[in-house]
Amino acid sequence: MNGAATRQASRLIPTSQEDKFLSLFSSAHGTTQKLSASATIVSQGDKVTSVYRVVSGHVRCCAYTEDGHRRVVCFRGAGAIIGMGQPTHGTWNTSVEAVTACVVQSVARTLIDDRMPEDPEILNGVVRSLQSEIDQQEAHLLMMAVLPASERVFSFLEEFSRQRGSKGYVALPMCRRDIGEYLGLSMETVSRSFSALRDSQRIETLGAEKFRLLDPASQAPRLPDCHAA
Amino acid sequence: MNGAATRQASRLIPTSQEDKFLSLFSSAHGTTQKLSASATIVSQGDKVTSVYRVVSGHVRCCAYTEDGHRRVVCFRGAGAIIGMGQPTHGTWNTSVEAVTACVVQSVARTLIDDRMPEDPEILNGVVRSLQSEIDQQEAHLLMMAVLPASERVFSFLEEFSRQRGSKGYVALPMCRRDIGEYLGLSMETVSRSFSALRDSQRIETLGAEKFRLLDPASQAPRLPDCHAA
DNA sequence: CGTACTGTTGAGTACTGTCAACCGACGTGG
DNA sequence: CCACGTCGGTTGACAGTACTCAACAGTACG
Repeated sequence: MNGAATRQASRLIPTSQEDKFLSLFSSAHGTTQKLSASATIVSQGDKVTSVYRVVSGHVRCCAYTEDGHRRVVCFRGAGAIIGMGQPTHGTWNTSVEAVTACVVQSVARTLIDDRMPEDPEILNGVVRSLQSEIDQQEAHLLMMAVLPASERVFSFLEEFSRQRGSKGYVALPMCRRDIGEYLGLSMETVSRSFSALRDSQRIETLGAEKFRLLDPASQAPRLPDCHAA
Repeated sequence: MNGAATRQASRLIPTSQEDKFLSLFSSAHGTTQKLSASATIVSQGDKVTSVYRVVSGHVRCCAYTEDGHRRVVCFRGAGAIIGMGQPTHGTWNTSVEAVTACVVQSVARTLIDDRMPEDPEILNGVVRSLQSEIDQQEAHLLMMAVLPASERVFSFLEEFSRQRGSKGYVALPMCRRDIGEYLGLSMETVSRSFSALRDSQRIETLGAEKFRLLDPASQAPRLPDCHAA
């Protein structure tokens, strides 16, 4: 059986070297914009006209419910492609917002759609981008359904650390509320989970924004009885 | 703003008339198999060699964790394409199992990958299938994060009803445990939610397996305070 | 220096999971 | 034909988790 841990390892489909798909964004067809923190890149309900690529900074994809509540569907950092999953002639089902100051490139969706059939390399980039999105969403879904609060937070920190590739302290660009809305937890529970993880020596913190994972040896997740073997 | 309800309505990307993509499955290149209930079609960890299409019956895609627990990632009925989201040269990250007796067609993944660049219609089918999967997963994710138990169950029944298109009683092919694993709830809570929905006149039941939605006028979801406007 | 915002922590409540008993349908075997 | 065991579903009692409300600390900013 191939467990969730194994999936984690194989999850990242290589973003690949500078291929034609990515170079579309920096070509003459693409535009580059600088955004300040909390700027809105696209609003939920907007017509799908562009596909975006994050060059630097972090963005969040948010879904707003009718009653005005927000849910963070995903955070995306440098290198991420955003918008291929949206239907070509439809509307955005999420808003995309800058968490930190960002540099974001975009190209017309129609350009990609036009080039895709005639250029296998671009096609490949599109399909990889879609598959990667499915895989990440699925992992997110499983986590939400199975893990208790502290484990969700820990799992989030692991993932974030891993993306950053740093062994030292990592700075979280997003606030507790954002994390809560991503993990399906209240801000307070996220904060309590940080404290609990710190107290149980699973992470070290430096202020509220910086953290470091501790001793992988002791990092077997502490599951409640229901999830124990 | 485009609320979740609106998304629901526009979610289903038309599965399209008999196009070349779908006809691949029934062509000489495809194979058809009949499966009895609870048969396994693919196992998590298997190499990705085929893509499947459900002709009749219902299947579930399950993820097994290292500790042996199962989570249902999705249920899929007639017409569903399964496996395009899996990486071409990777392994299945879920098992696919027959919930009821099923007829399932399959074609080699490599065939689709080969034909995709040269045939825009097939390409279109693939991309639509991927986008549809992303959209459904996202809706699932939002539901799991926001809704309390009874609302999740109700939302599941609505979705299932809608797929069946029937106004009368609908038979659920899957058991309470399956539903629980899909919604991130225990079997008991699912059962209690059915009872609560019946008591509050939101559904009618006929035995344990058949249900009918009642009076759409009164079907504004009853959210707890935290989610009220 | 006051205000606003983020984060932390405490107290009480509500929800959901676990454990357990029970019911009814079904199939098997005596 | 009936006794029995199994399985899925339901319901109750209880416990644990996470949410809400609320107070408070630290920081940034005007």
